Amino acid sequence: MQAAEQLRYVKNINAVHLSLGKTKIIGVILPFFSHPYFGVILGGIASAAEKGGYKLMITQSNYQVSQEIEALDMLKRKQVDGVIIASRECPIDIVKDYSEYGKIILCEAPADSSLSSVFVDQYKAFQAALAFLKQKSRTRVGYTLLRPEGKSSLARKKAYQEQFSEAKSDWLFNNALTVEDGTRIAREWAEMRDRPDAMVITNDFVAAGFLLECRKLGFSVPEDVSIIGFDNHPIASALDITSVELPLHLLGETAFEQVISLDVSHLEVPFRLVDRNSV
Amino acid sequence: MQAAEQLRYVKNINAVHLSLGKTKIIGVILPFFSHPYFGVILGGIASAAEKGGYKLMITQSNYQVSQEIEALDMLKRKQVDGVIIASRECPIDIVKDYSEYGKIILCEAPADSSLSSVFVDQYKAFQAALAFLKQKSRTRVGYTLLRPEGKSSLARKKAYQEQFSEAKSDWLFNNALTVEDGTRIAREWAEMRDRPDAMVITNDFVAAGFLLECRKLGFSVPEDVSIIGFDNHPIASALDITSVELPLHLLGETAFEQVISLDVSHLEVPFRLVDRNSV
DNA sequence: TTGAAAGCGCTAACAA
DNA sequence: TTGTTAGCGCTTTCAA
Repeated sequence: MQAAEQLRYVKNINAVHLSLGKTKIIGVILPFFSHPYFGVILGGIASAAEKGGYKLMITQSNYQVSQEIEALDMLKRKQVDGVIIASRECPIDIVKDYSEYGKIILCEAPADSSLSSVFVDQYKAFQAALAFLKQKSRTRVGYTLLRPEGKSSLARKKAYQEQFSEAKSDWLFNNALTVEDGTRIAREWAEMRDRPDAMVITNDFVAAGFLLECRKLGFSVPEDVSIIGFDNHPIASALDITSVELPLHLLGETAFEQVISLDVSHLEVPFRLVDRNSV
Repeated sequence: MQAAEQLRYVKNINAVHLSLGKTKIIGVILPFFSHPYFGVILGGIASAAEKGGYKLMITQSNYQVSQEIEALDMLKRKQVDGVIIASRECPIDIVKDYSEYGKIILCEAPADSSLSSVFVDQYKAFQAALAFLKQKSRTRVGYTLLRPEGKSSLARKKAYQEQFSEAKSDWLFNNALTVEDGTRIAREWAEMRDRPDAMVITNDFVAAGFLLECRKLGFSVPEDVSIIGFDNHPIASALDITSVELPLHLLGETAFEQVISLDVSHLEVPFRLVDRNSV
């Protein structure tokens, strides 16, 4: 031990990994790093990982299937013990094929019973927003989505169509992720002859962009248009935007617990509508 | 090759790493994942890393020296080929001790000539903001910092003190990072008998919180108080906040180029004041 | 308790 | 060109 000390010996972790056959590293796949939505999830994963003595290998997928696959390949190569997919583009079947190499956690409603998942019920959350609007006598409601064919978008669409069967298709705005998307959509909204009197918006950043642009264009919120965002990011509070709070940090922590656990589970995490003054 | 195909052979990357003595993995140390400032830097690093076929191992330090050291230890253990420190709490001397084990890049003004760095000149950037305010006849200027003793804070303080030698110490607000910090500081500001007529604010999120809270309290921007933020995040555009743009994505890409390069360099990245309507 | 050695699965140098 | 084998630096089993 003394000799080790004097020679400033340190273990070569690669030899350890090779010998042990595992690494105590978890891979995390996120579409974007710079968006707080994913940043908060990642923070949740990271804080749980730290406690467990795990390290994180991250890949920014940009929703490119090739990137997602490359990340999943780390499982095959034994570079990571498991992977958490915060959001994906990759078909579920090919994800599932990787599960023989290690644990995979999906941050979405259960897509396959054999793959653990942690999620908020997008259908119910969207429904809650819609119901709230209805209660406030807003019936001409439009909404925004990020990827129109994404899983959570589909759930939101379903909730919407059940509530408004006769809905106009041009009251749906896609590719809504950032503040800029919000301002773009506000301009589109303002141009419409027949426009919604309420908008349920992907997340609080888009909602912020939307609200601010509406004001610049001379409209009032909620008089001319009601707004409900998602996530309950501090910016929503600052702008008095009613928002559906999603416990993203908890979701990240939970995903980590699942990835190091032996058994498969499907865990739902709660949402909560926080009412402010945009409806 | 056919046999390999049929047996679905895949390399064990740990054996490769052990044999090669390197991993094509870069460690990244960030204080927080959920803040867009660091998210954008990380995005820049990630996009460059992907092109180079490198993977990223990240650690969220929360500015805890112990976490930073743990991340640096990955260098010793040969888990990573190099590390990028986006921001640190750890003393430079101990960082330097690790440089014998691999390349270390600092995203800050050169702290040690032997350690590569990429940075925006915080002194000049702050000076530019101050000069702009002066030009607009704002002389009672306050400012916010994140960590009062951090490197960039020190540079900002210096620029401030050179401009306003007789400055009141209570026109400096610390721990400013998030939207909430901005609203908190706005309340403190509003309570002061003798308050600044302009604020140079850590970043656009804090600036957004500050501006919005000022309005809630019945003040007008820029009539009652001018505001300059940093980063030029889209939220600044949406709120018409004048901001000093920092090319964070580029900074991240550059840091990656440096970490895989053989030689040491100190690269400055430009800033740019984008004038809007908060001054 | 301490010591020796097999095995983890590759790369690279060396022979054939 | 193809085939062997000596590392790389650990963990773990088995002997002593």
